[in-house]
Amino acid sequence: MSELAPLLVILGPTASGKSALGIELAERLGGEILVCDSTQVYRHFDIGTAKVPLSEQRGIPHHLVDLVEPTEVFTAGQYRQRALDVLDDLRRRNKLPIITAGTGLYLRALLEGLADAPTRSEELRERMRERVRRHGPASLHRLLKRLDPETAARIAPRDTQKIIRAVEIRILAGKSVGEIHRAGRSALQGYEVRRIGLLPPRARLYSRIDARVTAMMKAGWCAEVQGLIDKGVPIGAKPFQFIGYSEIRERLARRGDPEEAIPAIQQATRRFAKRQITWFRKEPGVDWLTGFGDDPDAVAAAMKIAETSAQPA
RNA sequence: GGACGGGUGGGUGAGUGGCUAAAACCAGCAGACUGUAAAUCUGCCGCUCCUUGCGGGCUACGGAGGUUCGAAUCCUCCCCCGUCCA
Repeated sequence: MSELAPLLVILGPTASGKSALGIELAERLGGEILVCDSTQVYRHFDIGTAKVPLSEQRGIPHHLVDLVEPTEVFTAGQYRQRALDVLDDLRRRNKLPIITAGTGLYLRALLEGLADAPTRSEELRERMRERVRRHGPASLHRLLKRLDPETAARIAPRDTQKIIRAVEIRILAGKSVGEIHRAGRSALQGYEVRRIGLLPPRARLYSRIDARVTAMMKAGWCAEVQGLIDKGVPIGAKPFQFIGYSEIRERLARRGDPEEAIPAIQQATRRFAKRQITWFRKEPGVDWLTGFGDDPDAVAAAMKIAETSAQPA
């Protein structure tokens, strides 16, 4: 019963080289990749979400990519379930799971579990959105204060998205968010998790981000977006909210030059990277590396970390 | 050479005598976040000191001087930028 299977997590901000490191380690250790990225689960959104093209996967299977169509809603809970399935499969085949994680919430959902809360209800949400449109976010916040004062105190009055979720839980479950959370969640069992964090110097990360955005444009990002529009993917589809996709789509729609969006996309990506770093800093038990994932030093250091977990004494 | 317009904190830019370390926005930094999370939201953002307070000191609105109890705001001269006339 005490045989814990090794599980490797590579986490870090966008453009820090998680994919490269993951593939490298997978090759050396007989692993397969579990992508933990909320955007890569969407099919047809490839370039801007930085999916690793098949030609660069070096034969390493990449799981949890292209799971749903652009019009579908995908949640952390679904991610968790799909990931658990993959983990079972790898365990059966005796492969080392390597999670490359850019989406902190999804990683936490998988590793720590989620509370037993109801899934989102579009009807309910639409009603709440209507209320916000009519009476402003403060009104909804007051409602939450009546229903669940404890949670209302923790959410900013203008944070409509989180307020909606809290009210939704309270109404659907009939219990406060606090109660549900206190009931606990089921963390991933049976694995010895080893976390490797990539944290390159900020300035270098930022210039890498800038360069990557430019490279994505050269790689045909705009054409991809145009293709999605032509295919009839609705403007309201969630992946059209993603960094870059919204900027490009918007310019394409008004027949502007999408290249003009580059600085804005770079900016948004840098800020995103910052938020990722903020999130991951809190992640417990991370062995931080200060270089990029494709840096030989980082690879060597990561191998050492991975090795200790691969052979538990 | 002349006539206007303009020079404000990292950027854009408001401010035309006190309520202004100077709106707002952007950038930056820090943070929150258990089912939209590449989302959503919060704080800080001249320097400095401490008894960390709607606290003290210093510096700041092109430069130098001046008026005034008090100036980014008024006056003088100078420098620079833009447009137009020569």
